[in-house]
Amino acid sequence: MSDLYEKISDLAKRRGFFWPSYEIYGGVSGFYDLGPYGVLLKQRIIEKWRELFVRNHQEYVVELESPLIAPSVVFEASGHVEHFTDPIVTCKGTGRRYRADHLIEEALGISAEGMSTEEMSKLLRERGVKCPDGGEPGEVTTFNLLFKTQIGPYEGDVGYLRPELAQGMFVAFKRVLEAMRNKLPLGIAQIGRVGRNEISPRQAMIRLREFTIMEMEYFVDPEDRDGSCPFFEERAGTRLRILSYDAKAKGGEPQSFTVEEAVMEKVIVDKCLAYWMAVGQEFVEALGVPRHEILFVEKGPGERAHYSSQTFDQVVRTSRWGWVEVAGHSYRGDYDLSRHMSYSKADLTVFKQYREPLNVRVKKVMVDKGALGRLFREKTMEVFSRLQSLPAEVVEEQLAKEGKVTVDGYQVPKEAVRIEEVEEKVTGKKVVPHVVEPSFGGDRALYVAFEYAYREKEGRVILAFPRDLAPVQAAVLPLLENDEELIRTAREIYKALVREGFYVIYDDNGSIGRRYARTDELGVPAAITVDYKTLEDRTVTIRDRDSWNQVRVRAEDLPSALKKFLRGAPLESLP
RNA sequence: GCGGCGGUAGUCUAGCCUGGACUAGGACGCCGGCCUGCCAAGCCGGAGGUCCCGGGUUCAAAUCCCGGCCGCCGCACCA
Repeated sequence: MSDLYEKISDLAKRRGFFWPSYEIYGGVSGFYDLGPYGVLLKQRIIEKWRELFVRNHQEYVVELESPLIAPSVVFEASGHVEHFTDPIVTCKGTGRRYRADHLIEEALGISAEGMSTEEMSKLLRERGVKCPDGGEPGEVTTFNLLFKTQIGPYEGDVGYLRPELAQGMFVAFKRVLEAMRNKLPLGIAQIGRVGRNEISPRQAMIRLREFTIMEMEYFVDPEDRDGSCPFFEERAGTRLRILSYDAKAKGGEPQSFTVEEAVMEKVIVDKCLAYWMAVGQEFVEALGVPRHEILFVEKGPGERAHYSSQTFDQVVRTSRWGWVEVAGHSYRGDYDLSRHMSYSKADLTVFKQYREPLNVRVKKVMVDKGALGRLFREKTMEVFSRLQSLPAEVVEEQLAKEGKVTVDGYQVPKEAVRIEEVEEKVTGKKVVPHVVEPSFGGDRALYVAFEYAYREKEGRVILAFPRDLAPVQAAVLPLLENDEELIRTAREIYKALVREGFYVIYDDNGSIGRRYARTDELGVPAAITVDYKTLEDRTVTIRDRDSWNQVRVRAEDLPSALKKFLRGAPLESLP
């Protein structure tokens, strides 16, 4: 047993936190089970995220639950169907991979568009195309990270497992906006599972084919981005360690900025993005990761997704895999909503009402429908609607220059069209919100919490989770394992704590030292020992997992003392 | 997907090279009993194994060979 990762895997399996799924059938990589204590730990991590992102911002941020499976059109609109499917060949000998369609286009000058993989394979073989490295291309295969399925009994009804939560928020945006009374900013958060059919997942829980994401789409007014972050001041002074793309390209080191400085110096392009990065930092610190082990790394233009104008990976140092991305913070602009508007024809804009209605003089295209009707007969309405779609300025210019208007091949003489300037009252305008997206990997968060909690002390193992994250909060232990009186009292205290809503372990098996050691391995912050003094005066001892110190409190005060302790109060303050 | 290394009770491992007495050994953990007035003490007993899977070689395979699966590392990939 050499490194921390191995110790953690061992402990996690042995004590029921997590392990690879389907082991009895040989296992399938990219899938992990969470055991009894893993489930509890994850619940606490999720609850911490929810507290920081949703509950603390509940005026603006709300939660959504949307389906795991979506019809294909959703991911056509999002660009996933297109961007997740690549025909690829592996070249024999070198093992290098190339895009099969690119290879064909370059070598043969033929467009491979619409060809099946079989056709491409056949073509490559028949025409003797070589790989750029001189090797022989193998069979063409398709790599699409979307898990494909079928919705209902008809084969044409293709569905996909979502590879991210974001599309659920975009698709339901209109409804949520309405429920929140049509105001920006609006954050829609979601915690849920996603599937990505990774080509070759490794790294245990770090890269999975199915995992939990905790994500928020924070919709802002594109014309008032700064005003969309009303809580900015709360974290303006928080320091973030940032490695900007420029600095990275020059081989530079990360720099520390306050959130405010990062925005002022345009290291972070958007105030909201910066704010949520600071919340993200607080979340990861709450997992037990010290601030100096957290870093924000900006993605370069070629590295980030097509929709993003700025993306930071929030990374945490791990023992085995170095810096691991636990979150992505992206400025997604209006890409997603615009795409869904054009695919669905739904209006996903937000109406911004002005304080005072504006009176504006606008030019309008006025059409003489009688004249139009005589000229175009049954095509009249089509010509009319096309004319309406042209900006008045364009029509005016054409009339002035050519004395007629040409639209989609129809020529409309000036007798049928004129430009009029009218006074109009404008009460507001429609905008397509921009989106700031912090997105966290739940399972990576769990792994990271595990790694930072792992301690060894005097040859024993302790999981020193932050107390409020611990899967089980207390253990109740009779001092001796064969004294009926101690056992009966201990069981009463155990039941009382369970009634108060705690997760508690009762254990009377083995020496007291052995039982302390067991609870330390599960990360139980408080061990309650029932001894002979308890029988006399109804007091018990509370032992702190981290210091192994003990204090004595009255049994009836135990629930409130435990609550205080879990919130971080020092042991000595409890009696 | 390519290359290297590995896979033996819950966990870690011995055995593998040099096939046979391996009915697969140990440690820790787990369960029961005794003991025990606070940190994995001791004693007794117990449960727990598809030796990763499949095929082959052989009189005989945990052990040798081939294929597969899974894991780790490097490369590739990672909207």
